[in-house]
This record gives sequence, structure tokens and C-alpha cells, in this order.
Amino acid sequence: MSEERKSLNFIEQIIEEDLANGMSRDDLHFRFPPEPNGYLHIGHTKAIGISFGLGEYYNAPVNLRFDDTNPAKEEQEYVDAIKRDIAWLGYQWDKVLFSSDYFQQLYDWAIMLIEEGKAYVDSQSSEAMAEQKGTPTEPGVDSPYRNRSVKENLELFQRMKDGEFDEGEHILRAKIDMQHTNMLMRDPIMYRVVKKEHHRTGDNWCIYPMYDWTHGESDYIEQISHSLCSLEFKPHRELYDWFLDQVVDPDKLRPKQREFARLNLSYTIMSKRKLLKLVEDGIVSGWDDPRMPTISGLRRRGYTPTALRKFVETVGVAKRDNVIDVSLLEFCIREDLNKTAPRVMAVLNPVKLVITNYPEDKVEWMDAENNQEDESAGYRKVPFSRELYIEKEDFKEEASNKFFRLKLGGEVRLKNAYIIKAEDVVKDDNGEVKEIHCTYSEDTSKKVKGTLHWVSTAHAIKAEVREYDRLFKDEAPDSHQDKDFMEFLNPDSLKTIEAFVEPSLKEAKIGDRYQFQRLGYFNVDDDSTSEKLVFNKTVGLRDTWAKIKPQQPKNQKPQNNQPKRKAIDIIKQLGKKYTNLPEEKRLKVRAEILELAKDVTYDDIEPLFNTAVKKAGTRIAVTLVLNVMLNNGLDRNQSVLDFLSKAKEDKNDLLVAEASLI
RNA sequence: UGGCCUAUGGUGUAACUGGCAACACGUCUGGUUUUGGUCCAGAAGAGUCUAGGUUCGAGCCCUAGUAGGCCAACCA
Repeated sequence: MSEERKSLNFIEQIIEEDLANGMSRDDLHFRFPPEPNGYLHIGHTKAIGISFGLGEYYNAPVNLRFDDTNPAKEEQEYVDAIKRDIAWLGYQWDKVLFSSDYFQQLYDWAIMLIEEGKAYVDSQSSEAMAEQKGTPTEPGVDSPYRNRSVKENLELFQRMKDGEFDEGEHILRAKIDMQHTNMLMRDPIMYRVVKKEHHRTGDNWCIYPMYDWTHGESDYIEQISHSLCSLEFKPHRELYDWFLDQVVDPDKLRPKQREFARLNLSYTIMSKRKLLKLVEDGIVSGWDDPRMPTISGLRRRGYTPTALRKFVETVGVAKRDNVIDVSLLEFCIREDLNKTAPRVMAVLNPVKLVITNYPEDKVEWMDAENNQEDESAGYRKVPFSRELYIEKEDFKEEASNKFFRLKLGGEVRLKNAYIIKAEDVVKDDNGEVKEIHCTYSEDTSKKVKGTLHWVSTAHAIKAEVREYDRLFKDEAPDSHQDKDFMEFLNPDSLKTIEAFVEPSLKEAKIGDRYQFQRLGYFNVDDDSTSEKLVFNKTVGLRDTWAKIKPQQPKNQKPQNNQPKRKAIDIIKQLGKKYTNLPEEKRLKVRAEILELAKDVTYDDIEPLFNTAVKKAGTRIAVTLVLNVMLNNGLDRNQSVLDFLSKAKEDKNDLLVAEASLI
């Protein structure tokens, strides 16, 4: 059987087209080019997934190339973190490369451009040049230095390289067109003087190439076939191609830049600059704070590579701006963890439960299934005794039938143990429930609606649990022109809880992931020690109870009661397609129109008498409506008669037939 | 007084390149269940930004609008 044809995204289509037009599969070569000036975030995961995913699919090499042309911002720490994150996601690069590897080649090409009269040294202030550059709506003007002699340019550029000038004194520009509609083509800067130590080349260079001059040529040097980047680089493509034109050997592969829409996630920010601010201001504990959308943050939070890869795959690749709902990310991590995470019991907000008819010093070790989704996961033992902790929210003195947890006089099952019945409560001076007294029955076969998790007070281990909420209160915190994203910070994004967990967790190691039954997925945080267990809440379980709980407000979405569409609008829409429907469906639509016609007024229908002759479908619909209306006593005025007589002479048989019925 | 890109249920992506608008998330029912989880069955929700045009037939092609995004760093 032929496998179901998976639809290709537009980039895959471009590649398939190239292949069909004679490009060899062996020529496919991709790259991921991060600047080592920050940590990778979930948005990068999409870019990584695209290029590395293509590499996996076509079995083509993918280079990891650090775009390190700005020594002022780039650091080794970031290089290491980026490599760690990509490897953790499970992708394998072919070579680790650096744009700085190509500084000499780039310099040689620059000399060539100067000699060909296609580049010149400009010696104005950046302000003066900005002025001359014009605006998107106004053309720029030529620099007074634009026509320096080749000899002078060569000499000045040499002296720039030799460190004879300070930063800002001279720059090298490509000579293209100051009137160009694309501002990037208005004599873009190729080199600037920067007197800073570079993390790899040290002080070998005092001049550094700009992004545009570097990127395409690096792709060409590495023979990258498809250079994929995000949409904001679209205008750069023209310049990318211009620079390539200057150096490309027609016998060699010429790289192609294509752009896709970057990933945006609701309630989060994705700018490295802004994420850095959160780190520097101490809003979060670091780049890997579990609330951060960084890959390292998500890893620490308990996300898995599988879930992240599934997520970017599900999100798709296209060219329009998008905001993905965090619920999709949460779905992906739950889906993975549901299959893999061992179940354990933990009580986050405890209240004491005393089983009055259970012997004081008795302990039973109950069998508990580790993961009902995975038979090979096996069983463990959990201690049961007279005094337990259960969740406060799992008990109410009285509650409606909808609440099928524990209430006075009611019965519930204790997971992996017995069925209990609440008999009494002990309260403190403030009226808070301190203890729930209950009795148990050894008959576990009985049907009860609710099942609670619990831990034995004598055996429970104390653990710190960190529960996270979104970092920002706004759906799109950095999209407000008038407000800074920092204004939307959620002050309650971290909640630290003292919890009780079952004793089997004593052996839990950093990074281990669990499902705390009925609560959510948790993993052991890096801060955890043998003395003090620390858990992160990765994500809660889907909670349908939480959705029905708010009994009073019932704040339904207002959109739900959207006004009904007007009958005539539905008829117009049905009519539009009428003539190309198969007969069976057409008859159904016909009946529908006749029904809707009862709600149509003459004022609704009158303007449609002028429908173009070609729109047979719409005119049939009008005819059907008229039939109903005339039967209901509508006056046969001249407009109606004209419309009908024209309809009877139409070349469309269906229309003639309907008109003749009147 | 510009250039380029984009426009399909609440969200994201499809629609074999012109033939009854599909899938996932989310939402809502019902069933199973020692997790109000999972799983299973089902439903609602768009008529494809607008107006013209081409065509037997348009979400796909053409024209003109409208809306949103990107472009004026010696950043990438």
C-alpha cells in the first residue's frame, strides 16, 4: 500500500522542487547559525527543528555555525550552553563552525570588491551616514567619500585593519545604490573597527565584518544549499544575493535563503535581550530558571526532548505571524509524561486523617502500580497506617453530589488501599478542620465514586515543591507600544510548598520525573540534595473538576451567544455554491433555502434581483425564495416579474426549472 | 510618501496545485476507569478579509481595496 501522503510545508516543497529540477540529494546541506550572545529559547527550538529536521529527513549534514562577528556581545559561556541544548534535544550536527573561521577569506574578498570599485571606505560620523541613508519612504543621498580612488580605499582599509584608527573613524561600505527602495541596499556597511578581544580570534583583528557580509558568504563557503531563517530577514535576501553575486563560482552550489515565521508563545516573551533583562534584574534565578522559555529552563522544569520536538512539529511551518497557545505545549509534555512517568503519591496541602478503627501500631505495605500505561513498569510497596495525610481540598464537611471526594458520612476509596467513611472532624479555635476521623472497611470491591491519594504521616518524607505560574499576566507582554513588558510581570509566578511525599521517593535523583497522582507531573530539581528533596511542578494534570468548581460566576465567553446569521446571508452563501453541488446535496440545500425563505423580507431580497447573469446559483436561490414569498402573498410587482422572466430565459436549466414552477 | 511579506473555526497548520474546506490543540456531551488523569465514542464551531473579474466550477488564478507584520543599529 502506498503510504498516506504527508502534506509538505512550503520549505519542503521548495526542496522537492529543487530536487525535481536536477539538484542532487547529496548537495543538500543545512545549517543552524546562532549568535552566541544568549541562551536558546523555545523559539529557537522551531528553527532548530526545521533545519536539523530536514537534515534527518534527507540524511543531509547540518552544520552548527556560531555567528560570532560582534566581539562586544559574544561569550564562550553561550557557545557551551547552545551546544548542550541542541545535543539535549537529540540533534546531531555535522561540524561545529564559527563565522570567525572565515575572517581571512572575507577580508580577501573585501579587498577584491574594493579593487573592482564595489566597496569604499567612508569616513563620516554614524549620525551623518544615518542622515544620508534616508528613510523607508525617502531615498538616500551619496556619501561625499563614495568616489574615493581604489588606491586610497585600499590604503585606508589596510590601515583600519592595522589598528591605526579608532572605532567609528572609518568603515567599509559596499557601493550599491543609495536610492534603492530597500534600505539594506543603500551602501550597507561591510566592516567596522572594533577594538575588543574576540572570544576565538583574540586580538588578531581590529575590524569585524557585519552580519550581511558574513552570512551569505559563510553559507557559500560551507556550500549550504538552503539557508533558512526567520521572516524578518526577508529584506536581507536581496543583499544576501548581491553579496553572493560578487564571489560565486558558477560551477559551485549557490545557497538559497528562505524565510519562515518565527514561533511566538502566548504569555511569554521570546527576545534574548528581554530574557537577559529578567536574568540581570534577578526576576528569575538565571537563564535556566524553570519559568524561563529557554531550552535550559524547560529542561530544568521537567520538559522532555520528545515533547519539545513533538511541539515544534505540531506547530508547523508557514509564513504568517502566529501566537501559539501554551496549552499546546502543555498537551505535548503531558502526552509524553503520561506514557513514561512513574506514578507516586504526594500531598501538597495536607490535612490529617485518622482511621479510628485501624490498630495504632499496625503498618501494611500496599502494592501500588507504578504506571498503568506501561505494564513493564511494575509495582512498588507503599506503607499504610492509622494516620494519613490527604489534600485539604479533598474534604468538605458537606457538599453537593457533584463533589465526589470525601464529605461527612460519605465514602471514598484511598488509592491502593481501603474504602473509608468520614465520621467526624476536629477543629481548631478558628474553626479550621485539623483532623478528619473516619472508619475503614476491608471490602475494597465496593463501588465508590471518588478515589483519593494519601501518604502515611509516620512514613512520609518532607519535600520542597516549587509550583510555577506564567511569568506574565498578559497574553502578549511585549506587543504593547505604550507599555513595557515588565509591567505585566506576574508577582506570583513561583510558589514554594512544604509537601509530604511517599517514602519510595527517598531514592529520587536529580532530573527524575514523576506523576504525583491526581496532581500533575513533577521532577527533581537541580537544587535537590540527599537531605532535602526539591521538586518542580512541570505541568498539572488536565483538571475537569477545576473547570466546574467555580459554582457562582459562570463567566461564559460572550462570543458564545453570537447573534444568529441573517437568513438572507445564509441563503446567499448557499446559493453561491448551488450549481456545483452533487444532486443529493443540492436537494438538501434546496430544502434548506426554502425553509430559510420564511424569514426573508422583501427588502432583503430586492437588491439581489440585479445579481449578475453569470451568478446562476445566487439567482436560483433568489428564485426559490421568491416562490415561497409569493405563496405567502407577496405582491407581483414589476421588479419581481422582470427578474422571473429573465430567469426563464436563462441558459442554466436548473434556473429555468425553478422559475417555471412559479 | 515607499518597498516587501501575510490574510482559512478560539489557536496553529492542511486542502493532492481549480472540483462538497481537513487535521491537531482547545471547548462541550456520553462511556470506561482504584488518578475528576489516560483511553473510547460523539458534537458544536470557519464557508476561507472585502469588492469586482476569469472559469461549467475559485480558499487556490487576475485586479483594486482593507487589515496586520517587517524595513531608517558601526546588532544578528
